[in-house]
Amino acid sequence: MTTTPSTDVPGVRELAARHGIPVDRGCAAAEATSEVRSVLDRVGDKWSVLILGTLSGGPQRFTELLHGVDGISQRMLTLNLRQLERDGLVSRTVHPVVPPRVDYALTDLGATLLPPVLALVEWALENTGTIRNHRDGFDSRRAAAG
Amino acid sequence: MTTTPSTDVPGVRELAARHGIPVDRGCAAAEATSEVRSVLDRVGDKWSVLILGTLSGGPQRFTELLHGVDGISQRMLTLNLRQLERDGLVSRTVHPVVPPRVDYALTDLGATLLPPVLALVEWALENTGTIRNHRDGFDSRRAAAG
DNA sequence: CGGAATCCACAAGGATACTG
DNA sequence: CAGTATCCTTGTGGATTCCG
Repeated sequence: MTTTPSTDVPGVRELAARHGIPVDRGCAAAEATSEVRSVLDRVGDKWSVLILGTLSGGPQRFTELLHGVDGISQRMLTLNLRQLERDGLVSRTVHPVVPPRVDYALTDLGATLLPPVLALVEWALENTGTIRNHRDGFDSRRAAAG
Repeated sequence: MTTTPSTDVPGVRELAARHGIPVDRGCAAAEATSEVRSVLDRVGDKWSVLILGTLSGGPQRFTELLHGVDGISQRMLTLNLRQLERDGLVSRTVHPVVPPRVDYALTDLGATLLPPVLALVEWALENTGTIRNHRDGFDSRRAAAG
């Protein structure tokens, strides 16, 4: 195939055009500069997705999240929750009791983020085998060459 | 379920169940261990999405990508392309000419990844304003408190 | 031209200890 | 309980140089 990908890829330019984004040289500049980056960062973040996924089952307290999200440190949980709260994806409600009780929950905005993320997760699940095969092939080819 | 988010979030558990993933404590363990992580990592990666997006317009040579993806270093481009190639998302064809010519293109698999990613990008574009508002509010509240 | 190798700066993140 | 503060190790990525 010399010129175009065999599967017609929908969307990149159309999407950009619909949102008034100048598509110069593969729309790289547009994505890099905008806040789109920060959203993608959060998705790529090891913990954010896990936290969001956990909260999709209902509100949780700090300690519940700490034990629910496997392997996260207290520090990282705090930092991530602050980020998510700052973006309005997660709400934080402090109950003025002693000992302190803080509940975290998905906001409406946070809930709308989940489906696109899950679509991505589903893609990953569906193509795990294919990807694994590619990697194995790539690695053994490398081993043979190296 | 006694306490649910106001918007009903579709999917997390159903998705897991469909793929035979044990959902213990918010499906955190499942996601953390599988190769789903590596896919999300690539999406969160600053450059991968940009490269994929650029290649959606058709094959490109190394140098074209280097200049097309704004701000990327030679090293990072090489590293990212290797990753993408290893996963079978991008193809690499070397033309035995001098000076060397190497073309990179989206594979069929790579093309199928784009729509989910674009869905996410679209979400980001649609909610940029809302997020910005949340951040501003959060920051000014912090400033007032601090 | 398309890389690979080396060096280095800085940021991310874990562990631990302390506090309201 | 729900954090904050500090330390310290590791990873990440840019700049530079060299090579087929």
